[in-house]
Amino acid sequence: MSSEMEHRFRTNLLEWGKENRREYPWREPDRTLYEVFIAEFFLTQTPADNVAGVYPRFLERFPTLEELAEASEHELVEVIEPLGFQNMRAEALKQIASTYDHLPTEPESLMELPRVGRYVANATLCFARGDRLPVLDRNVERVYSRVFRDAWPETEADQLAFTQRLVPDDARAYNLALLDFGALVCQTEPLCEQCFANEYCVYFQKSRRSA
DNA sequence: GTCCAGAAGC
DNA sequence: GCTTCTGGAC
Repeated sequence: MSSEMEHRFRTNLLEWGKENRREYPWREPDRTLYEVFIAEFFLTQTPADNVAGVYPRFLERFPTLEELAEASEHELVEVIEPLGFQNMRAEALKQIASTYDHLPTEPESLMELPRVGRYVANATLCFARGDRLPVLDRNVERVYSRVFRDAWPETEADQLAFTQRLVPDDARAYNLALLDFGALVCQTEPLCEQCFANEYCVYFQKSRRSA
């Protein structure tokens, strides 16, 4: 796999992101670490539009980790009920708020919180602070496994290393663009005709175009 | 009823 | 690192 192709993809993706980035309340500038964390915590397995529906109300009611700690689990369930997973999520949030004064800023430490894995930890720190971390979910995995095909590794550890190398200094712009690209263009049924990568994407070149 | 996606458990 | 869990989506 040529590094030229990686460079091309990175450049094209950043360019695409400038025009196509989706706007969500949690992507507004100057969101606190807590505010971004809450969004990413809810965004796993929950459509963004759904999260957008309760996000403002949640932050109004629990603006900081300190105020979240004052809430009862029942109050939490009430507010996040439309999202689903409300009991699991309320229990975890309650535990987090009652254990921590501040959210950790190291990914490994964030991952020690209940219901917080690699995706939520890296996404939170990248989007809130610009930390140059690889953000890896199913969308991202689908994108890379198509564009780079055989060069895309199988194990999660290798995939994180692969992704890490591509993340530029503006990690926030890159990772946001990557998630949006996976959701809007390189979706399960990909829109290859309108894709900036179709000249070099291995999936398109080797199988879809001739199909 | 089956599939999915991220986290947790082993 | 593989399997199980959760519970929403289809």
